[in-house]
Amino acid sequence: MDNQEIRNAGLKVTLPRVKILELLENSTQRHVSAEDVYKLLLDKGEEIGLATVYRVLTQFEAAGLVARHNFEGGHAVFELDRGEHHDHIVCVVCGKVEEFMDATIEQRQREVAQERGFEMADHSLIIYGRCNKHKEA
Amino acid sequence: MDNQEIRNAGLKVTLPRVKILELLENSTQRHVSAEDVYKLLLDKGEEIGLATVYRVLTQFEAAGLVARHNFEGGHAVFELDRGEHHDHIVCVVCGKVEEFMDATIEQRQREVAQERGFEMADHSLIIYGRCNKHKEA
DNA sequence: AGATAGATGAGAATCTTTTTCATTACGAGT
DNA sequence: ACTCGTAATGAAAAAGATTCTCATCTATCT
Repeated sequence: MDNQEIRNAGLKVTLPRVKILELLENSTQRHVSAEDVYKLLLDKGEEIGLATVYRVLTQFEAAGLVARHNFEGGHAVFELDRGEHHDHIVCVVCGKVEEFMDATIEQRQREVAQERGFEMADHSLIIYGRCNKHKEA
Repeated sequence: MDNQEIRNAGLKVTLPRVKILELLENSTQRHVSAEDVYKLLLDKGEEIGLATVYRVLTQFEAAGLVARHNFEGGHAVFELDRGEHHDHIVCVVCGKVEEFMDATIEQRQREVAQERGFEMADHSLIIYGRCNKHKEA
């Protein structure tokens, strides 16, 4: 359960941490900003300081529990890391985000890194486009 | 020449714009933040306000003269768009940035977007890793 | 239960970027 | 080249996101 995941991360099992993790697991939105988390918790009657939300999300990221993404727009969004790696495709009109995984791309990335003497640690791929509802005529 | 590029963007040819474009063309660093541009200009004795730097870079981006990247770390970096599209590979230890272009990846991205009903407009791919000088034993 | 190291909350501080507004400069037309 | 209207600039304030400070509180270990 959650508590164990927090403990495994070397963190004390505190109410803010449990609530934030729960929220990430149950939220309908996969990608939430720190501000989102803060407000969603407020809506549920949980008074957790914004500074704590930032701290906890950063700790969860360090522990590999959540991933932080720098989409366009200046602020970071977080999502629960459910083990399955994936990339994102974002509609530039409505902001809808879909996830995908493509083995060919994954493989080529590894090769490209190697060809340049790099040892790949991670990557970030975001495709921007217009979704079926917002394609141009 | 530069002036024509600025004019083509529908912008007046002003001293700040010319100086910023020149700097982007001649800088040894390919990826510079707005703050970098501001300071580099100061070093050259050009007193151009930071607000103007932001405004001009945003205008250049809209005109397709420069590309804006959201690497990790909260602030955006800009680079002159020389027509040739490319992606980036960044060393997580020293911050070194190399550019690359891989036709296979480009092609697959287009296909992935299509398979999901998207019309690809742009994309951002950043590989993070350790360069040859910082690989683990 | 008590001690202690770690966690929290509130607000201040910091950093990046945008906005406001008064002043200045480009460039079209003469 | 000169004038004028519009767009551009600079400085400072504002806004937005994130981090830090520090006094207080609380898991966890004994």
